[in-house]
Amino acid sequence: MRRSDHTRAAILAAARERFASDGFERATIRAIAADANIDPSMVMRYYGNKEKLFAAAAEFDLRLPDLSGTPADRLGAVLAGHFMDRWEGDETLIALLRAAVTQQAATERIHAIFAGQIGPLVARVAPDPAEAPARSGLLATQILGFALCRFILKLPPVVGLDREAAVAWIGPTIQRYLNGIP
Amino acid sequence: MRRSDHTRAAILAAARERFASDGFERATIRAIAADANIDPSMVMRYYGNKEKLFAAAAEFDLRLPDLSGTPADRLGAVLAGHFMDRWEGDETLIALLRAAVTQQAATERIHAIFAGQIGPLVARVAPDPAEAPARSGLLATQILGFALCRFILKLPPVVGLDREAAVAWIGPTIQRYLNGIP
DNA sequence: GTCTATAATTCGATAGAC
DNA sequence: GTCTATCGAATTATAGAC
Repeated sequence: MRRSDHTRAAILAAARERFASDGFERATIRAIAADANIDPSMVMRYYGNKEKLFAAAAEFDLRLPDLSGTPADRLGAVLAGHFMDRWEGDETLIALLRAAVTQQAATERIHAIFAGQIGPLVARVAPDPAEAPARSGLLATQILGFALCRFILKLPPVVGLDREAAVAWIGPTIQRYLNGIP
Repeated sequence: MRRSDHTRAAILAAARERFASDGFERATIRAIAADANIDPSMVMRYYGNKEKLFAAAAEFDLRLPDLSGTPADRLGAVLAGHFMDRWEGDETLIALLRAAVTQQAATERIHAIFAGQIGPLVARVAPDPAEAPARSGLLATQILGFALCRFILKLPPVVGLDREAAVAWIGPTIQRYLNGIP
């Protein structure tokens, strides 16, 4: 099954790129197959249909850092820096975000990521557990909004921010959403 | 030309709804025509092609308020409240945002809106004119991020915020991006 | 496992009658 | 101005040879 594994991995890599750059509907199985240097019918054979292929390509782990040793007033900066690095190095989240706008499966995946990964983290550091859901929602607005403007809409002033400046601006916002007051 | 005007307006209204709920590629001319109770060929006759129809449907004015009489420390709250109201009452921006993810014409329209409407406003209230572009970009990340999570992704905790709570949380962020320090 | 051929849809766009 | 009919292209998905 070694040959098969290699083919499957090539398909997934090509799918992630196409879904990230073109969105769900404009990314065609034909183009993905061409990128992976295989026949389009192989994609169907391995993944059944386009939706299942997307689901496999959009598997995503935020790899959130362990914040137990981070001082409470440094959480925002650490998280902002983490997301910055995470996005630059993996286009899966961009693919997910682009697709989520029209594809319900992608929307549900994003819901699951925030409920399963962001939510628990915020619950551990929020001052009042009852506020945790609202706080993680606000976190999402700033994190996803930044990714939207920088990587998808490519607004010039947002693209122009270097990592340091971005963390300096976004960090305090995240900090306030995590454990600050309105 | 009265009949013609009525038909054109009906097409535009239906187009806005479909583009907002389905995105650019999934919104079909056939469906838009059916919603407007006219023949699909009429859409082509009046607007030439799908892209021009979208351009006409995505005409958008943020209607930003005159902030000359607003105290400097109230700008964030006033702007946050304004955007909140503006989105609830007009789905054009949602259509624009949904389409911008895959359609270059929509992306350019958003660029133009921020350069032509948000930019000048920020330039008037920012402490240092040289920082104005970065500040308006940051503003965009929070404003669009909020709209994305609330109206498109529909993240439950963000949907659950009432107007008052949303302004209380988002207002200070906008305030800091407008005239605060990192 | 891999590829050819093609079925079955769907959509944007056009031509032309009335 | 409005509608019928249809073209041409693109796409997902399947059947089956090798």
